[in-house]
Amino acid sequence: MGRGKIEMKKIENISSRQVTFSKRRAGLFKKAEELSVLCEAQVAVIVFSSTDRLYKFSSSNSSMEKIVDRYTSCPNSSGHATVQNVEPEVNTLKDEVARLRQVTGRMMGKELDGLDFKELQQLEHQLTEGILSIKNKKVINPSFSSYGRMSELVEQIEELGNKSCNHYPENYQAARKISGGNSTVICDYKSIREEHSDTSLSLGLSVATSQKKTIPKVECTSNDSENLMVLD
Amino acid sequence: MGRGKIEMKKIENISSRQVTFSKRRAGLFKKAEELSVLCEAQVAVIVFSSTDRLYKFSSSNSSMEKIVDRYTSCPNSSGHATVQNVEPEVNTLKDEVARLRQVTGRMMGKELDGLDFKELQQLEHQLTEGILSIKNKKVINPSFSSYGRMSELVEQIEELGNKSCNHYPENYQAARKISGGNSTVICDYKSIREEHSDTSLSLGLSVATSQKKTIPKVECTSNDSENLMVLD
DNA sequence: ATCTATTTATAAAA
DNA sequence: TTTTTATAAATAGAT
Repeated sequence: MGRGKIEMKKIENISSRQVTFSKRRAGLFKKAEELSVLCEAQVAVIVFSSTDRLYKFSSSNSSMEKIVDRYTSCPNSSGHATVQNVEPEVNTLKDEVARLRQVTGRMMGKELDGLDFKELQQLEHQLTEGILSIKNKKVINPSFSSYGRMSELVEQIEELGNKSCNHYPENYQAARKISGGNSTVICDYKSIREEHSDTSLSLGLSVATSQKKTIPKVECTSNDSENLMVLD
Repeated sequence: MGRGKIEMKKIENISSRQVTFSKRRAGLFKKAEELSVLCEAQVAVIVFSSTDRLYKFSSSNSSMEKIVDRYTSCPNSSGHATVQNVEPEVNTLKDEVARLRQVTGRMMGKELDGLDFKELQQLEHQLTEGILSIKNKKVINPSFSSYGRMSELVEQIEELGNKSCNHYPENYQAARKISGGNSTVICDYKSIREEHSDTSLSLGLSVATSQKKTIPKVECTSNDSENLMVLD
């Protein structure tokens, strides 16, 4: 996407590589933010440039630390989680997280294979109860009274829609709009940068080999003010 | 970039949100790979979907673990940094436990107070989907074949029982009639998954901490064959 | 999953 | 670096 097509290999010209790096890094972070907003995902991006500078992004609904910790505590992110933490509380919490994830997963109809018929029956009953409470809430809650009969109308339309196997009737979207949409999110990008002099920076080391412990420049992008900072 | 411009806010329609999530996640990972190739950068992307699935990418010139470790050991990536990083992980885990407890609680029809009408609607839809999967499972699972028509019979009896002892709001019954009895909803579920057997299920309403390690769904993308795998 | 009309990202140039 | 502009790519909506 530009004046010409380019080969997918290392850009040899140093200055145009720099320009491309800046532009594409910005593009990548923008895409990451968009994904998180549109789909309510938690997204973290870590980039080490060929000059060992760190650039990081985390979606505004979380923070880099939370996402990385969550990743690290994931049983299948090999290398990390396999090591049992010495801190007993950590293991307990991890177990609890794993258990709760299984429960929510099953309530969403996933990971059902270990269950026998009776257990499935119980689970189904549980969900039915949940639905009852929700239906009840929708009708009873005073804060919805302003919707009046509208909410009931919307609900009925939706349920008719469900019946026709997930193809909503034309008036579905219209009804939803009437029922009140949530506020428009305005997304402003404020990527603040401050550069500091760095005398100890070693340039141009090859990638992927040494796990050098030099102190790289760090650039962080996030909508989260907690995470919006530049470190040197 | 599509048939129309879209607002940068959460996509409300669940199925189109899922489609967008898949497409844009793929796009994001592709961009990440291109950046790493063109500019010799090390890139790692971590994505947690709104359904708690983990998707990760790491550029082929490195590995997720190396990049995350490099990030974590970065003096300025606050929180993780040095050696004493036990405390923040505990906090993160506690947050995650609290979040998951809220989710399960809501699925069981508790703690509904913070939700607006639309959110209740979505939650209800979620549970309905779960029930569908379970119903499907009860019918399809070969290990239940010995029950034959008996299981269906038992189920129908139970559902009759539930109906008679109701304390539903009036329009709930009406809604049920409109939507048709849920036991008759037919939907083609093609989300059949192969899984490991799991005999030690606790349906998870107690806070007991089992030592079992559940295996969450993890999808990992990388050009690096070491890292290219999908776990279920 | 596949097809396109459009929107977006960006390569090259300034 | 930032802006401009011609083009390549990504993707929203429909199928």
